Amino acid sequence: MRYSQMLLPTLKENPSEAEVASHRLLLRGGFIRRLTAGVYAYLPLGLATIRKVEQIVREEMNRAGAQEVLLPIVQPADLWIESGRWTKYGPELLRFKDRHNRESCLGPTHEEVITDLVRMNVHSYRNLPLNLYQIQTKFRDEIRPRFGLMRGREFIMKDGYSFDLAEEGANLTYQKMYDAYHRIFARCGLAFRAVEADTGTIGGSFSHEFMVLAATGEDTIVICRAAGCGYAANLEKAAGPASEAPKEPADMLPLEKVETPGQRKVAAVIAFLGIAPSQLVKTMVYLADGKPVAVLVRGDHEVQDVKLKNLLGAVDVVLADDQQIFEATGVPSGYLGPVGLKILVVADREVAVMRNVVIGGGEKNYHFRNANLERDFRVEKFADLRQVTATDRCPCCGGELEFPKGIEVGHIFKLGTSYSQAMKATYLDKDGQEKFFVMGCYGIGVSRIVAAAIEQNHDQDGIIFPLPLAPFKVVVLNLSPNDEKISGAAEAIYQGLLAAGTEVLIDDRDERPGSKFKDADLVGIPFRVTVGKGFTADGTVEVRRRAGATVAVPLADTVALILAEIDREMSALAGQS
RNA sequence: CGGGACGUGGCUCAGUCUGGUAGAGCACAGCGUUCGGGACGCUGGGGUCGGAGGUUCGAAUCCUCUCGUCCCGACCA
Repeated sequence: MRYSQMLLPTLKENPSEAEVASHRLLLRGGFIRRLTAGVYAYLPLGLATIRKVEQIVREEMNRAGAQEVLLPIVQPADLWIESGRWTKYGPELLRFKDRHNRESCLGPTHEEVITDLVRMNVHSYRNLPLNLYQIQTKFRDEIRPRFGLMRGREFIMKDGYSFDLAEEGANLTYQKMYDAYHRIFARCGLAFRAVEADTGTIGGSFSHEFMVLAATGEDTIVICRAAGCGYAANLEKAAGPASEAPKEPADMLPLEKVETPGQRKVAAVIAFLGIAPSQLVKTMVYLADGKPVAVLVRGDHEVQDVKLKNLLGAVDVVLADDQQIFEATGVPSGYLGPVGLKILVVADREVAVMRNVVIGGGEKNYHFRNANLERDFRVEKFADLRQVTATDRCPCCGGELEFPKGIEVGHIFKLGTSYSQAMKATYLDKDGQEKFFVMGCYGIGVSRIVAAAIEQNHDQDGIIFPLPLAPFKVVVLNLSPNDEKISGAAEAIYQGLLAAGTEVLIDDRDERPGSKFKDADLVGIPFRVTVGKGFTADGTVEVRRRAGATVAVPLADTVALILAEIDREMSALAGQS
């Protein structure tokens, strides 16, 4: 491609709408332009990058035995009503009516559509297992789209769905996808980690997320430091260690009500009473689908609402505000305790082994000392409800934990029969028995990978694309388009690379050298060949790896050298998987 | 939805407090000089000041409403 003919509007200044690196650089580099909140147009360079990701995804999905399809983006409400998600999915599902007043929606995901397709067309065990995927635009009406391609409302996703005869087969398929995902992200040249995850709205029995490690990631993940352990989980999911302290029959001291005027926060109460935060139990009130629930956790722990949601089987849990707390319990916030509470009380399992604790007094300006479970208050259910902290140990091996940030670029779920049952999707087995398909679903955020790759690989000058994702592998800078000798050399390299099938951009614009260097750095093309004064002087051109060293190379050797470098690096990445 | 900030040429922003003929830099077009890390000079084109209503002799500026965008929390690839 010739730069002079390409729509590649780079920006010298930082757009005010962009905060994070990937968003800023994608805008500045002329990859994308915003149309409206969370909706972007892909310019030629942006599309070329998306295509690189798609191609890797496609190759690995096909290699793993999946087949590509393309499903409709507009979906009828009926299907969603059938699966039960028309009511469950919430406002992210963009709904509308067509001219016949039929309820419809824009597909945020395609479980319903694919299940419908398969139940209509697959009836026999002979046609199973089946693994179908598509690469397509999704729409989710996110509450707050942000960070450019990182969290758009419209985005490109690879979503795949598997249909198996039974559990064992489904587990095998899941493992295949897990392996394929590893190959995909490795081939993209990304530093990533697979972690155990919560199953979220899509539902199902277990799941893994694939996280690109980057300081700006929106998710916190928990990783065990111990060599050979390999425990890694999303913070939402990470198991709190089982309570160590035995349920010792420690001497229960008599319950004592103490005055704590104005002491509402944990920090204030412990300071006032001169105790450690681990000797206090705080009582949090949540509204689970609108119904109040009291949740007990140790003073230095935090409630993990995803765990709470799962325990209660709720669609939605939110922390109650002061007024809601008072309405539900009759106690002002800050002094609430489990004694005499009329609403459902659940607790983190750590609470079960605590003795002689401080709790809210159930009236303004009072707390209890030496409260004890069973004797003084009741708990309906115990479960792991708290967020793991830095002082916790690995639930697998007891090793130390670290908490890096990550960007979720892939998520695989084992769905089981939840959709096939809801939508009556069945096949006949060998014995003529009607059975439900055992399903799995597998997503990759294609456009998000581009953003994640940039978050992980950039410097103050611009993007540093991993070779496999770069829209062009090489950029040739012709520093003097008016000089025949220099232009001839630049053209020779350009043509040589083109002939070898390499994606190459030649900067043939009538611009000053400075602009060409700046733009080349900005858009992050891995190899840069500069043809200028050096060539006039001694017949060499400069080859430079983005953010690397420059070497002078005789014109005749240039193409071969670059091709060899590219080949070496690409096969290293492919082999590593 | 709650909290915060902001809408002025294509981009970045000044001007708004204290009402009085819409500005700068970049980008764009022409000419000239320049030419290895975003050059310089001269000339030129381009703006319903987000929109509507109001106050006023007069509104980018004050008031009301409205739309949009960005940032912080709950959703997710």
